[in-house]
Amino acid sequence: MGRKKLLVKKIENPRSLQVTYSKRSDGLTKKASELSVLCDTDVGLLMFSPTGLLTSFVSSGRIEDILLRYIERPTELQRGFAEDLENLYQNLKHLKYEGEILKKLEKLQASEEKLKELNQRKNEAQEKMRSYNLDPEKITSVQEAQLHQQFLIDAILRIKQLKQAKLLKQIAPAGPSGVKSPSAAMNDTEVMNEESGPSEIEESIQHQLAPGKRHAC
Amino acid sequence: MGRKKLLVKKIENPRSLQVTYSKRSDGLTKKASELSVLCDTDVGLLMFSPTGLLTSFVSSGRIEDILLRYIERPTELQRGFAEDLENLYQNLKHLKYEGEILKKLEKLQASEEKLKELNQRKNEAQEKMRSYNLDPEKITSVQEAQLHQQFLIDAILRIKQLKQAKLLKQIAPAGPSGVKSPSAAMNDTEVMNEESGPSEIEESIQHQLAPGKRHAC
DNA sequence: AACTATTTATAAGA
DNA sequence: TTCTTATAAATAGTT
Repeated sequence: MGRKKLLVKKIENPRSLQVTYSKRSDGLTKKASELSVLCDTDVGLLMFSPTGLLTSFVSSGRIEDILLRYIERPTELQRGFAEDLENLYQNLKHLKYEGEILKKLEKLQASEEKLKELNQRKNEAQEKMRSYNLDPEKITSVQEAQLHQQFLIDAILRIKQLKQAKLLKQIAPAGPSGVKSPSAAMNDTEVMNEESGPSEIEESIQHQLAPGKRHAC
Repeated sequence: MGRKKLLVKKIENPRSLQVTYSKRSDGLTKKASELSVLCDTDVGLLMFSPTGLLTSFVSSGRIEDILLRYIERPTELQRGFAEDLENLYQNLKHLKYEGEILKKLEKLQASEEKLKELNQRKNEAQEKMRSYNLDPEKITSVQEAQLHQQFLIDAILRIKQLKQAKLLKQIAPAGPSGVKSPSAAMNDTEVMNEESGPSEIEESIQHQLAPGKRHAC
């Protein structure tokens, strides 16, 4: 938000760094405060300025109540200052552990994303498998068998076509100046021809597969 | 920022409360992150959702670093120890929620297992896909095309077989006492016959696909 | 610090 | 929950 779109990257100019820190830390504190009020939740925010100064914001929730109890007994606090520090260190020890948990957590969250993506891919693959599925066990009706057969016949046509093209390339591997075999070229063109549709071929295969009629052809 | 100017006051509607928390906590985290990057400073942010879930952001990835910096400044600590205590309590509360983090962790570890399993399944599916693969784009040689074609021809044989069987069942749906059509039975047996192997059929298809020879048959 | 042109965040609605 | 969009708010560069 501003005159120009800013890349989120360290600001090198110390002047604008300071100005930006000032503006943004204010903004962040304001937003933290708004969140705590709007949602009636506890929010804590700690920021160190580029010069090392600390700014913190803590919503007025239970935390503050507890703090007030402490503040209302300043003498005791001062006496037990070392003790408080000790507690702080003990908590740090816990927090160190927590830091590790959080790291692992992040990693696992990335895994979860990946899982989601993989799941999607798996579903896509399964979808594709269904259309390609050639396992007769999974065909439950004659109509379905018919569809599969048609699919396979189409596939054979496409492969034939490809084979012809490959053969052509083998015969005339060079570019436009290459010598082209007339018969191979002919074959290629003929196979490419849309007129000889799959249904015709299907019929032919049917006849070939029907032994009684095979000899009649 | 939004369609209407919002009063900074507790949102009573639980629905919008949840939505607002979600959006604003995201926004706040983003801004905290930006500040830490732009100004190369340490920023820590703790938020509790209306349902009590903790979200935290820590610039360095280590809460303890920020707190250690804090502790390493005893003079300031003494002056602003109210702030120290605030943080102490913030962190205590944070620790209270560590149990919840661990639960989430367990859940995510389960996800990881699932991920592993899915990955394996995906690989299996891909392997299967490879053998079923009918995409001519992926065929790089004539030999390969030949193999695919053979595969498809075999598949057609199997489907033919199945179709015949299905048809038989349609004609004679009952068990051993059902009336069997002799011609259908014949067909079935013939197709089942191993003698009429794929290579013969492949030749037939080849001939059928070569239009010049189609009429010669 | 104040000013604005812009970008960004987000409240409501779908 | 996620996307869209109108609007409010934050803020980058400038004065």
